[in-house]
Amino acid sequence: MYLNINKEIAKIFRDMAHIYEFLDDKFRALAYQKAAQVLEDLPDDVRNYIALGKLSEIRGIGTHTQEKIIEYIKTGKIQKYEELKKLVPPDFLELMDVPGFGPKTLKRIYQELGISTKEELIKALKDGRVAKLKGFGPKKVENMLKGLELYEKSKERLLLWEALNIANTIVEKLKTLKEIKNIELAGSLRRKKETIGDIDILISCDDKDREKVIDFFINLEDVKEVLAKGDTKASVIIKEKDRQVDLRVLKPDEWGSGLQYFTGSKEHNVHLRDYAKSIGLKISEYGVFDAKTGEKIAGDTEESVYKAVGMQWIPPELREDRGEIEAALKNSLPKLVELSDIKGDFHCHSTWTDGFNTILEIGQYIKENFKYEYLVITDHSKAVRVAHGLTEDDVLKQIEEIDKVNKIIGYPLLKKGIEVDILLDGSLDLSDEILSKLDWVVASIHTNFNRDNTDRIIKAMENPYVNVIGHPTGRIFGTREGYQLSDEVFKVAKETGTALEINSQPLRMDLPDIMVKKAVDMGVKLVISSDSHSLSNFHYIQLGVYIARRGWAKKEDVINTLSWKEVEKFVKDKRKRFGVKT
DNA sequence: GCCGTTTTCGGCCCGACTGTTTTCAGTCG
Repeated sequence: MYLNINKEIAKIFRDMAHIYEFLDDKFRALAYQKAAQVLEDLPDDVRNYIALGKLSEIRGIGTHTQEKIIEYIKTGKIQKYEELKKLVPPDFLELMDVPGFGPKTLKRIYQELGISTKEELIKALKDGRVAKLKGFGPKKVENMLKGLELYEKSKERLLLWEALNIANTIVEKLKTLKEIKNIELAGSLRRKKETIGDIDILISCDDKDREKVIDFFINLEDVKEVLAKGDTKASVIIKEKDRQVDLRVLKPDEWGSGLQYFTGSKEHNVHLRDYAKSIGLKISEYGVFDAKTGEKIAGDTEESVYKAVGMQWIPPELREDRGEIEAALKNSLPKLVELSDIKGDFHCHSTWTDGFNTILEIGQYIKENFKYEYLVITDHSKAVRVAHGLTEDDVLKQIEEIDKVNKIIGYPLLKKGIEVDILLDGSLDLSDEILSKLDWVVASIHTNFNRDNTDRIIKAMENPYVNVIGHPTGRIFGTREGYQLSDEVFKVAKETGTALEINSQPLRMDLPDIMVKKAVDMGVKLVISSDSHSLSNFHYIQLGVYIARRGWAKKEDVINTLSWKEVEKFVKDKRKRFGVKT
C-alpha cells in the first residue's frame, strides 16, 4: 500500500521536469514542476479527487498529467517516466538541484566527457577536464565545487521557530541604527513556512547611509564569516548553527516592490507578474510599470503594488499560489486570525505528569505574561506511562488542586482538562464518568503511529466528552512523517462538533497548513495549543497562529478566540448532540 | 504540458550576476 501517494507521484513529476530540462524542453519541464507542486499541496489523497472527478479542475493538472496519475495508481508506474529515465544518467537528476549545475552544463559534461555519475563528475572537476571545455573555466569549476558543498549543507533546513529566533535577534540589533527606515524579514521566513533554508533580511535607507548600515551588519558579534559584501547586499555566516544570513538594502521608494519580490514565493511572484502582464503592466522588484510607456505606477509600499494590479494586499502567509491571487482579485481574501484574537490556551502539562512546572507556577506565569481569560491544564492520562499519566483518582485530586490555585490567583483562570489517550481500538483510557467532570478534553494518539488511524480518531470523536483531537497527524520533524487524515476524519469532526488541534510545538506544527485549510474549507473548528511542558513553551502559541494563517483560518474558525462562556457552549453543544445531560 | 487575464493557438516572470566572452549563455532567486 502507498504511504503517501501524492508525494510519490510528485517526486516522479519532479524527476520528469528535470529530465525535460535536460532535454531542453523547458516549458514541458515547467508544467511537470507545477503539477508536482500542486500534488504536494493537496490536503487529501489524490485518489479521492479522482473519485469525485475533481482532479483536472485544479489549475496545473491537465488531461495528460491526470492520465499519468491514474496510470501510476493502477499500475504502480508511469511508462513515459520509465522511457525518459533512460535518457539521463540517474545521478544527474539529483545534481540538477545543486547550485551551479544547470541542465545545459550537465548535458555538455555528459555528452562531451562521457561522464554519468556524481563520483566521476567530481573527479573531472578536480583534475581539470571540465575546465577545459569550451565556455568553461577555472572560476566556473570552482563555483560548481562550492555548490556541491552548499547543497549538502542546505539539505538540513531550520525549523521555523528556531529561524525566527535567530533572525529576530539580528533584526533587533539592526533596529538600533537610526539610518534604517524600514526593516522586515523576507523570503520563507516572512511567509512563515514550516522550515527555512536561508535567512533574508530586508532594509531600506538613503543611498548615503548604505555603507554604514552594511558595515554595521557584517561587524555584528553574531557574525562568524563574511561571504560577500557589496553596495546593495551582504551575506554572512552567523555563529549560531552556521547559517547564512543575507541582508539586502533597498531604496525607500522601492521598498514595497522590493519587499514584495523578496518575500516570494517564487510561484506567487510568477503568477502575479503573469497576471500583471496580461493587463498591460510589468512588475519587478523596482516597481509596477506601464508595459508600453515604462512609466512607474507603484512601488513604495506593498499595498500599492497589489492595488496597482487591482488586488487586495495579500498577507505573506498566503503567498504560495494556492488561490490567493484569484481571491485577492475578487476582493474575497479571508481576514486571518491574529495573535491578539487569542483568549486562551487549551493544552499544557504540569509536574503532575511530564511538565516542568507546578500548576501554581503555571497560573502565576500566565497571569503575569499573557492577557488570557483561560488556560486549560491537560496532563496525560494513565496509558502514557512514561509521563506518569493520571488515573481516575489523580484526576479528581487535580480538580481540587486547580480550584485551590485559582483562589490564590484571584480568579478562575485555570480550567480543568485532560489529554486522554486514544487506545489502539479507538476507546479512551479514562471513563466517561471522569471525563464528564472536566471542562475540556483533548484526545490524542501516542502509540501505533504506523497505520491508518482514521478508525481510532473517528471513534474518539464520537465520544461526547472529547472536544479536540490533539496533534492530529502525529508527525514529528526529523522523527516521524505522520499519517494522512482521511476525508472521513474532517466530516466526522464537523458532524460531531469536535475540533482539530493546531499543536504549536516547533517539532510538531500539527496540523500542517494544508490540512488547516481543508478544515477551514469544510467548516471544522480549530484549536491552537501550545502543548507547553515548561513556562517558556507558552509562547509557542504564536507559531500556531502562523500555521493557522497559512491555512487561511479566520477568527471564527478558531475556538481560542471565544470567551470562556462561548467555549462552555461549544462543549455543551456537543454533549447535547449525543443526548448527554449537562 | 497547461491555460484562457479582449488567446482554444501561442504564449509560458523579471532582472541580476557570473564567467566567459567580444556580445552573451546559463543560472539563480
